[in-house]
Amino acid sequence: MIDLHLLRAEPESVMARLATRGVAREDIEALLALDVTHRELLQRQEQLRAEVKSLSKQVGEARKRQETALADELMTKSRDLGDAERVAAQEAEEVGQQVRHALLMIPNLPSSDAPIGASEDDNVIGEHWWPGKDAGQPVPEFSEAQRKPHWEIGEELGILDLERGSRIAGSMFPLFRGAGSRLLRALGAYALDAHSDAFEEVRPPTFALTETLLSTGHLPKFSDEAYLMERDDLWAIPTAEVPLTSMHRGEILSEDELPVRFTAQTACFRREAGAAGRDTRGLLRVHEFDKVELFAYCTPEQAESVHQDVLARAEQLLRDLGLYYRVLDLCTGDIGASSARTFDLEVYSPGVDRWLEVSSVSWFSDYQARRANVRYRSADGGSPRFVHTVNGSALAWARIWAVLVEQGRQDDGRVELPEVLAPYLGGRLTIEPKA
RNA sequence: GGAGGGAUGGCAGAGCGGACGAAUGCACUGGUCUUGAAAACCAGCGUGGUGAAAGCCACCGAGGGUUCGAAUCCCUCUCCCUCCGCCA
Repeated sequence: MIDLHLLRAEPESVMARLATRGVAREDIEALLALDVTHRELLQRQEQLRAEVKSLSKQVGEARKRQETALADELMTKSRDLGDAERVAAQEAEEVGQQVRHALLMIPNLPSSDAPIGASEDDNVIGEHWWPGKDAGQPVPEFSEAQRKPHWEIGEELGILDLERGSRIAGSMFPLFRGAGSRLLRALGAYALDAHSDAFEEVRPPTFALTETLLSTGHLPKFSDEAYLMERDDLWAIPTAEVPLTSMHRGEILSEDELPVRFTAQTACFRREAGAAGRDTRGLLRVHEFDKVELFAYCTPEQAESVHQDVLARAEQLLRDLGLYYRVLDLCTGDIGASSARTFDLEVYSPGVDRWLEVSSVSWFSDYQARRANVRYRSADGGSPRFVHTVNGSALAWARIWAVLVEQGRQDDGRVELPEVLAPYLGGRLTIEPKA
């Protein structure tokens, strides 16, 4: 969440920054009014409380001096004040809840570097990369064979069985088979290994508590997007970002151990409630997919370089896989609610003739850390400060799988896979057509 | 799932109705001493809220209750440990 103290001190500038991502001025003003009321109620309650405590102490002293009458009188007085305090406390608590709830609904302040814009149409399209670019070769041209969509190739080769996936779990739950399944496993193992130099590998739980999703900002605002198991009050994680951000929830880290970096592959679950009927073909949009995530807690000073590092690592994977991709600098109107700055990586799918988002690399400033209460003590002492969090996909495998299969398709129908995967595929880089 | 034991500051660990935001030790920071270091000694050393400030308030796993007053008594829950049962 945003810093309430900052909002009180500089309401105009905060409102102006939030306006760039479409937050209504009235919402903030309502919050500020609630906050004033809350503090007034709090002061009244605390004053009553202080009087009760002071009287109680006097009761004990009077008892010790055997002054029973005085003790009884003080007790009566204290009891009445105690009743009044309970009422005041309840009022303060109620308004406090409202303040907290309103605060949880407010998105992060966008970075001043993020391009200003209203929607995804205003995102800034940055660098494009393709195999051979560094050697001066032109943008790739794709053959007729490569223009076949992956769902057709998948069926043709028997490596993607969407029909049986639907039978098991309903539509948009893909089922990979044989070499297709193995390819998915290879991709995950490859990426985890690629980052083991700096990121500790983690295998977190797939389900998480409400508190855990509140910490990243996926709740309370976006509850429609996540699967909930009501009986046990557990949510299926939409990304490994969720469990990883809570790894050190409530802790105070020391500056010299930062940045703390984790990488994890998990299944990611998305209800896609608002997207019903859109992009439903093949693997374009699915309810469950595997993804390797890179995550870091860092100091505010480290944040920019850590953010750039995660972006560079995600890009390096795409380059090593030989994929044609572009970088998007998301505008204020399109970045996620918790993010201050986000770069998306999109891969070109020749079979579908579209750019597919396969990574989103975000810097959250202290927004998530404040919600998750993750702080650090700086080396030169002083009060704890909130850490910054950064994370990025590296990568979302379902769509990568789709593009690899399309791009690797030869005229005879074979699919050739990138060399870097050889160690993870037992050296078998070709998927042959069914006999 | 059953039976017992536990949860206190960075860590260890006392306290079990009033002077306890909390002893003590360790760790850490500053100082004295020393050529320097160690040792010793002295001092400091939790977090948050609110307030212009002094201060006040909250926090001893979480939530509720009893009481004039709760770390301390009662209830519920969570987590950890030991034993039993079941199980991939």
